[in-house]
Amino acid sequence: MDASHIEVVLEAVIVAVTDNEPRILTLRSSNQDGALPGLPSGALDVTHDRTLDRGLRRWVRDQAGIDVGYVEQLYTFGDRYRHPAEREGGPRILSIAYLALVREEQPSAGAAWWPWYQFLPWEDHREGEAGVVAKVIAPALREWLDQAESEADHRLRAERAGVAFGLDETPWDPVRVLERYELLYQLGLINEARRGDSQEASPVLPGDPMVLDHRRIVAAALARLRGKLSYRPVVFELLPETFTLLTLQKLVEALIGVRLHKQNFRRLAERGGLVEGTGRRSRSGGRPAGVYRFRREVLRERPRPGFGLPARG
Amino acid sequence: MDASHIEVVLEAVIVAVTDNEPRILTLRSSNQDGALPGLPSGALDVTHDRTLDRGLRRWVRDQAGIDVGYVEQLYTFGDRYRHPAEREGGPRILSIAYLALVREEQPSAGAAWWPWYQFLPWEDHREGEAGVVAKVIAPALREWLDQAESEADHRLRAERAGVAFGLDETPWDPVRVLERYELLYQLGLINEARRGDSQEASPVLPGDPMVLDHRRIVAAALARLRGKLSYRPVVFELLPETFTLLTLQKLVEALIGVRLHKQNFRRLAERGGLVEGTGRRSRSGGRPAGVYRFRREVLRERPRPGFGLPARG
DNA sequence: ACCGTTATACTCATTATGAGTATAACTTGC
DNA sequence: GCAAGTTATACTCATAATGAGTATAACGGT
Repeated sequence: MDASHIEVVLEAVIVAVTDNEPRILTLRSSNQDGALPGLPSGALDVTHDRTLDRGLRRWVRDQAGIDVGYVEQLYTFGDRYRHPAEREGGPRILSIAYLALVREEQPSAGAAWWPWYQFLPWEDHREGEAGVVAKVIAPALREWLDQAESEADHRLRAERAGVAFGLDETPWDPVRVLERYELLYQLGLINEARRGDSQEASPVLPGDPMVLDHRRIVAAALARLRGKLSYRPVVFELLPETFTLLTLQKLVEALIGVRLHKQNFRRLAERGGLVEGTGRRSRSGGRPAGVYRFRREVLRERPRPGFGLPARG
Repeated sequence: MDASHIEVVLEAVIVAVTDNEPRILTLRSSNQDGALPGLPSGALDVTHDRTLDRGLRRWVRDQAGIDVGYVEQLYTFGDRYRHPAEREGGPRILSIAYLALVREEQPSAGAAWWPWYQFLPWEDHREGEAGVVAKVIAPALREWLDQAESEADHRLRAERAGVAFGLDETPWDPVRVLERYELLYQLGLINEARRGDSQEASPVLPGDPMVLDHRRIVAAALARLRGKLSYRPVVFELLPETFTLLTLQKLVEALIGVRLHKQNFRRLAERGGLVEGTGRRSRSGGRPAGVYRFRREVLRERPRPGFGLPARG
């Protein structure tokens, strides 16, 4: 418990999509935060884990019984007082966060799949712009603008707010998840930001809190995944071997939090060479849909294959 | 020197571009690697540095007298035996690497600005495809392909090699710097990969070696910067307040390592709203060029403004 | 047979991209 | 002061990508 000591933790944002709802694996922590959900995390076994991500795979398997496929390092968080114990002389804690994608909900001992957007409700615009943005966030931002101390400061704030939340003419950019979260945090709208007495007060903004700064990590993960969709075929890590185009589209929509034009999406997928038909077709509801699979050859044909975010808002 | 202990280091890839040559700041290390260049690095001051990047800024200023502007966390490296001392029971060393951009070469005590591409010569395709790729790398890759143990393994290797180095019909993707470096490393073409007796042998591939795995970090940084160019206006962090379009173009070319079509580049910059004229013009050589500045408003108009990598190779 | 539902084929205008051609405005060497 | 070299800028043109529709097809259920 020496104040000059550092401790390193690996944290995993493990994503699966079921019923068109992106979910992440959470654990109920039993620490002083009450019973808030938190990310699965584990220590690096210095003597046995050759690489960081091998370590991660190991304890994710041990802890939650999940074999993760795609794994990617996200970010290393090391702000002071991320962990409250630091204030009482505890060690500085560094968290190396990872993003992992699994094909479907897998058995998990003592863990729960939690809808991602319940932590970040303002990120889901599939049913039109999330109401919170207009009702709670925009007014708070306006107030924050008015508190600017100078003309220049006001301009900076207006730019930051506009870009992050797509105010005025600025289009909503699905990727700026982290910027939005950090701005909300700074405005005091995030429950975890309020320490001490005000903590029990009702949250100003919908969205479930998490342990420590795990919601921030979860926001970083969503940002990364949304960004990556547009230039790497990562979606297929979340899908079974074969699928219909509607399944694929709903999945992409679920991740970027925005509805897409059906016919154009199909064109993008087919003519872009991202998928190929299997000849089979599936029945479900209406007319049977063609069954497709990921077409690996696209990697050799185009430099940055993926499903773009809509270009102009 | 306890084997189960972890040590954390911050490392900085500090970039400046002068004379159309991207350079990074290096230090001559005086350790057992002889006098190989290495990245500036420093420890996190747990008691004083509130955040990791503040820590970084602090010791970069102290160590090299440089005030970095744009700073972005890159990646955390933690493979076992990254540091040779680990083999003799030394602590596991984690390096949190950062990318920093500065506007011009700044005074630096005991440090040297080293052309980036001297570490990664195969990445510079401004004078056409770098000769090394055809002469040394491609043959080595073919041999590696032939050593595949099964049909499936051969396909995987062919895909990996083709995608990384743009063989056959696959276009060269400037962004895949890290994939290329790691493949070369695996093939034993990177000098640092060869430990012990063979280390003094002449390097198979041109390119200056660095201390430890710093060349890998440098490759990761180039990959990140090249990728980011296409959707964030980071180039301007490397330019003075005002500049001509040719200066801007040469800078982008220097970073992505590829020549661009002049008229189209101008169109992209102007009509894309990334720059605006200042009214002034500069004389230098031929007809005086318009002097431009970065147009911040673009951030509010378009979601992902930047200078694209060429779409089809 | 008709309805609701999902799938798929086309169209059409607009914009973006890649690759030129043509011309303009300087500097420098003679 | 003119020619040559150098850089800048204006246009053109074909092709491809994108956004937004319309029209039609094939299924299940009532």
